Parts: sequence; C-alpha cells; structure tokens
Amino acid sequence: MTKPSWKVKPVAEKGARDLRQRAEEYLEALRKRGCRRTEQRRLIIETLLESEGEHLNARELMERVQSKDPTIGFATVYRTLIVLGETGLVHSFDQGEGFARFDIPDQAMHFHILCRSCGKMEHLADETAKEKIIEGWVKEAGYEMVPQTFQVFGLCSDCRDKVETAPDVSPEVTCCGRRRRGWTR
Amino acid sequence: MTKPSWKVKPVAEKGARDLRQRAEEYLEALRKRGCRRTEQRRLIIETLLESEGEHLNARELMERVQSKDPTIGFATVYRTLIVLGETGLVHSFDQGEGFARFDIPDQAMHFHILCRSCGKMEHLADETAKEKIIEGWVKEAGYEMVPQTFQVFGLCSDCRDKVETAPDVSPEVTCCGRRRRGWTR
DNA sequence: GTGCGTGCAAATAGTTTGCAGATTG
DNA sequence: CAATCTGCAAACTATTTGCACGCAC
Repeated sequence: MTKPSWKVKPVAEKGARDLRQRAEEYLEALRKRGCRRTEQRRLIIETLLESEGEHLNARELMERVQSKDPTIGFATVYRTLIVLGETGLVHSFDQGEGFARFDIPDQAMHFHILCRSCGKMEHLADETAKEKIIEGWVKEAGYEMVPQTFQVFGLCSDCRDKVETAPDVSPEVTCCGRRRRGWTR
Repeated sequence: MTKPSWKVKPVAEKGARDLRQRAEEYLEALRKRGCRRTEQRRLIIETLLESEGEHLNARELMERVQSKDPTIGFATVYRTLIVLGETGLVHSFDQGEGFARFDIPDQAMHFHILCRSCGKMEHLADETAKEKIIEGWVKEAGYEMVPQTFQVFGLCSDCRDKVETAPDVSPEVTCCGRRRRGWTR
C-alpha cells in the first residue's frame, strides 16, 4: 500500500556489495545440503534478492536472469527454485493465476489478501503480529513453522459494489483490469 | 481427525432427498447468475455434496460423476467447477500438488495445515474461532469475507525429527510416503 | 427459435525430465 | 575423477478452447 507503483526495482548502487554478500549466504546454505556452488545459481539468487517483494513468476525471473546471462535456460531456473524451496530459502505460491510466483523472504513472512473477483493483491497490515498468531496455530497442531506467504481471499470494495449492483457480471469482466484463470485457487 | 479413514462415503439413505434438495439450491444460485439448469450440473453438484470434506481433484470428481453418467466429460466438469467457483459455491486450492482440489464448504471455513516435507494434511482445531480472527483481518483490509480454505505450511513432528538427524534428505524421500511435486506452493 | 451448455478432440501453458557434455569439489 | 549441474529439447499433465450439435428457456 505504501508501494508507489509496482515493478519498482530498487537496485541501490550501495546495495550491490550487500547483494553479492547475501547471495553467498544462500549459496552456503545450499552447500550445506550438498548442492554445488555454481555461477548460474549465484545469478539466480542475486536476481531473486534484487526483486524482493515483486513476486516474480518463473518466466519473469528467467527473463531477468537471461538479461545478465542469456545462456541460462528454463530448466536451470526451475531446478534452482526447487532446491531453494526445499531448503526453505524461497517460498512459492499461487495467486489464483494457475502458476507459481516466488518470494525470497527477508525475515518476515508476508500476508496477502486477494480479491477473488478481480485478482487484486494487497498486503495485510501488521504482518508480524499476524504471523505470531498463525505461528501459535501451527505449534498448537504440533508442527514447526516454516517460512511462507499466507493468502486469504475476499472481495475488494470495488468488486463488492459491482456484485451488489450487478450480480451477474460476465466472467470476463474484472473490476481491476486483471485477467483471471478459470477459478481462484 | 475424527474421520475413521479417508474415502468414507456417507451416502446415508435418509440423506438422499436432502442431497437432491441441496443440489437444487445450488442450481438455483447458478440460475440467478444467468446459468441454465442442466442435468449434468445437477449430477456434478450432487457428487460434490456427497464427497464433502474429501477434497477431490478434477479427475477424481469426474470419475465419480462418470460412474453415474459415463457420457459426461472433463470439459463439463471443469466448466461447472468454474461457474460454481465464481458464484462462491465451491472453493478450490492447491495442496502443493500442482493441481487444484475442490471443496464445497457447508458453512464453516476450513483450516489446513500441510507438512512441507511429506505433504501430509490435517485440519487445525477450533476452525470456527480461527475463522473469526481471519474474518477480522479481512474486514480490516476493507474486503468482504468469502468462503475458502485457509492453508498453512509447517513441518510435522515426524519430518522435523528426520530433518534434525539428517538435514540433507534426498528430495525423493518423504516421511509419510506421499509424493511431492517440485515445490510446495 | 435463440443461445447457452455439452462432448469431443485438439490446443495451451506451466513445469519436469532425459541426455550428453561442462563444471565443481 | 566422480558426482553434480547445465542447456536443450522433448515429454508430461492439468486445464482450456474451438466446434458442431443438443437442450433449456
């Protein structure tokens, strides 16, 4: 909500070294799981870190990675996402689009609310407080919390109004101009 | 948790009329959205009602539907699920399997906790109380609550132990014998 | 009768996999 | 040197769509 526009790319020059540094930490975590340290993985991790909060999908991620090294292919990106996911370094989720988006959580988990009608997505307020509550539920069930992005569906105010006045909107019509696949997962 | 075994099919004879009755209500809701009342849709809705709580996927649903009318095809099942979803009568979600499962929520919202390592799924306790909390968050964000299944990921006690003793489990090995796609959504 | 709904089969799209060669430890 | 990774292309699978016909309204 405080984000001025989507697709901001805050590649602060001063952050470039940090980036390399942080990528190293991720590579180190992978190495502990028996993975090798490759240039491709480093590039993919750096790109994920650069685009933190943008929730890229596999194709978008690959395009950015390819802008740095055009030889990197789909398979490598997917395979890297899989090991990162298994190590808990990347979380993936489906915003009801029918494909996965990826998040490299810095420290806090994210809380998304999505409009079931138009697909618009926002973050809930006080994500940390809410995370604590959810963590309680997880422990209560005897599970250990893992990094993730929570998603809740609702009807945004725009769509609610439209439903009230016209309950039989054509399935193609969305209130916010975004497309939607057959159903919202 | 009180469910004795999965794949129970409580088609109580006394419930048969209820079923027809309830299916009618769903058809009526669809009609209000401008959809026509067809025999196929009635069959699909009845089958969904019968399998409440089983979280069938599209193929499983289709197989049950086809056991009543073998001429019904995939496309019809999918298309019916889409209109039901748009009308809020069916909720779909991905348990990290890479495909959708469907739920016809009676009244209460469901809360699933899934083990990120083995894919095991359980319901959280006190779903009604938790629903209230989530509903508060949804309203706080200016959205209207819609029926849904809320999913949280964690590590079950079995998998946690295994991770502690062997952090580098082969990706193929799972603690509960269930397969898992590349990553957990 | 008009137009939505259906069944079929073919098309899409996201993701996974087999393989031969390159790279890492 | 052996094992893991990579890039490519082909395979897979879930889901969607075009089309001709049938049925609901």
